[in-house]
Amino acid sequence: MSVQERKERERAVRERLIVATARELAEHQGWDAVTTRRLAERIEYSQPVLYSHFRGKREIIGAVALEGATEMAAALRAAASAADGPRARVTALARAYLDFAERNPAVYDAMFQLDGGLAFAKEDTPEPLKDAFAALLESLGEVAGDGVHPGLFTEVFWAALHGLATLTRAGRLPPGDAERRVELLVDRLAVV
Amino acid sequence: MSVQERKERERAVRERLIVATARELAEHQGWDAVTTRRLAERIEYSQPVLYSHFRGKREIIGAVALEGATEMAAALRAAASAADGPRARVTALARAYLDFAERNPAVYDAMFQLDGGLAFAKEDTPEPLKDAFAALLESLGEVAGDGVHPGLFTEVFWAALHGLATLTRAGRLPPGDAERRVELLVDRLAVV
DNA sequence: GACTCGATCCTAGCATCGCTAGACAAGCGA
DNA sequence: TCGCTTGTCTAGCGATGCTAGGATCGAGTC
Repeated sequence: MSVQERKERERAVRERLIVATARELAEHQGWDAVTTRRLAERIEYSQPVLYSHFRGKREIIGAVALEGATEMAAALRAAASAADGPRARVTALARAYLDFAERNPAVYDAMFQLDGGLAFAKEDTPEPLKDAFAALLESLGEVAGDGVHPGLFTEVFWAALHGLATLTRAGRLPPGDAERRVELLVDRLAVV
Repeated sequence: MSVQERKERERAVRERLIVATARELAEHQGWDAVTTRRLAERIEYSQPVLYSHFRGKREIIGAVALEGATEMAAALRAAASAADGPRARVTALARAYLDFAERNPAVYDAMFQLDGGLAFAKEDTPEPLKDAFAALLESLGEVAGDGVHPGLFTEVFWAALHGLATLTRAGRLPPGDAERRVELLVDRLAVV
């Protein structure tokens, strides 16, 4: 029994190594540089080993996305809990969201831009994704306003943040006015 | 002279055929199905012909994006001009934007999700893209509110629309409540 | 302690991708 | 009619995601 346990442990370690290496490679050189060959070379195994852990490249992206979702949820909660009052909490939340997207572009892409083969807005949505949304909901629900469903409000606010994050990073929005855009967004959307 | 003119005319026709074929292929089978080989086969020329019109696949995507931007600008202006009053105009504009994204997913991807090698938010931004933004600005500038820069307001509103469009289509948002989300967005952001 | 056998991993290869070099033919001007 | 430019095609390069099949290694058994 002990032998099998050791093997499973080693497999788990290697799987984490794959995900971490994929993430690092994507963060430094972009997802285009994350090829199965390069990834295999980095972890010092041959290509087919990757396929004994994941169905394919998509699932590797998905694994990075889940890891990122967990981190994002933590970052959002940390930012929210450090602020006093609903209004300040929402501002801090928005800044933390955009900050996360800017600091971890590859992870953000894995979560929302690339196809990681993950289900969303369904019952079989992976837990980390649900939890990241929940982290948003916790703070945003307070400022949804009377008669507005908190979930719906969170969706709209999230969409706005997502739009700002992606358009800014793609060079579609001038980078200078980021802070003013956040203030405007919170000013108008949040009911305090 | 006349010979050369005829050749140029034929070249222009063929270039439009390439763009139209790429768009059609992308709209029916997704951008992944738009390979240079398949595209060449559809237009009944060999692969290298594509490269005598465009530098590469990126530029073909960019051409589809520009075509889409022109159409989107027209659609937005049409919707806005058919509505009475600033508030109704903004609602119509938002609906038209999301409608365009939903009806032309491949074109929308070419414009905002894929790399078409286009410059944004700079002086050398292609005219169609500037014009599409201008079409948004025309209606949204009216409801920016006192002391808020119309351009900044338009950017934020646009980002929100873009977020709704992409997240909805990627299955990240439940498709049912689209209309309620638009109403909430217009209600809060627009100052009437 | 030798052996069997299953798990594990690697070499090699497939089809396809974007892109390009070089051969070839067609049609222009002289 | 001839020469030459212009245009097009065939063939191929390196790289991609993914997989089949053989080699190797080590655990468990006599």
